Amino acid sequence: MSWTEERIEKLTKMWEGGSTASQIAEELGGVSRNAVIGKAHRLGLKARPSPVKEKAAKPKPKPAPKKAEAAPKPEAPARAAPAPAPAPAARPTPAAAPQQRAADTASPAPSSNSPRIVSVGPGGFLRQGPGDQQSPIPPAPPRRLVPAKPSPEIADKTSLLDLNDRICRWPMGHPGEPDFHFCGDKVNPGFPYCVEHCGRAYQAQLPRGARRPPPPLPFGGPRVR
DNA sequence: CCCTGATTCGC
DNA sequence: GCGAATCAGG
Repeated sequence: MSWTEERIEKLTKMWEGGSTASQIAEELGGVSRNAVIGKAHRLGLKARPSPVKEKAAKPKPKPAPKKAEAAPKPEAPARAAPAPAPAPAARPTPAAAPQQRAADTASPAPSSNSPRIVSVGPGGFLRQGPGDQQSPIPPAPPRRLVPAKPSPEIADKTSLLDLNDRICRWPMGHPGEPDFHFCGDKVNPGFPYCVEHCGRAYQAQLPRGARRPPPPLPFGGPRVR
């Protein structure tokens, strides 16, 4: 197997979504867990909670089962004392600029740096100008098929090949599974999803207190089978 | 033992 | 660039 665009994209999404390397490897198929990790590193997207980081600093304690390195680096002993490093940084300022965040998304206040709200979409999401579309977090698919309101049967599923600019690309189910398909409804003009799924994809940022408890698990989280 | 990610290094 | 082998921690 080779790393095609699609596979890399899938790897990236799942990796960032918190899936384990094993899950990703299984999902992609044809690659090992190590291959996934190696690729992830090469893509530059490591760094995420690993069970064996922090103390696992093993610069070069190699018992040399394989190749041994022999490159004594000429360490320059010339240490004059060039780094006083004043660093007066840490200005506590406990509650400096807290509130202001809660209001700027849901309020039509003439805030200068918040994205311009052009209109409010039918789903309740905020429609923004094309230029200031801040990347919404998740095209995260639902964990289970929900009775969105689709056709009664699974007969006419929207497959990957059926996708175009005018139908909703919201994924239903998990890729690779027999009944995986896409929503297929007519899109909300200007968006990749239908009105209903726009409401899910572009959640209006609620004030801190009134935040919904269940943050959407990206990519369905752990497999459910 | 199982799992996890990180790293190395021959290919 | 790729990934098996290896390591190290939970």
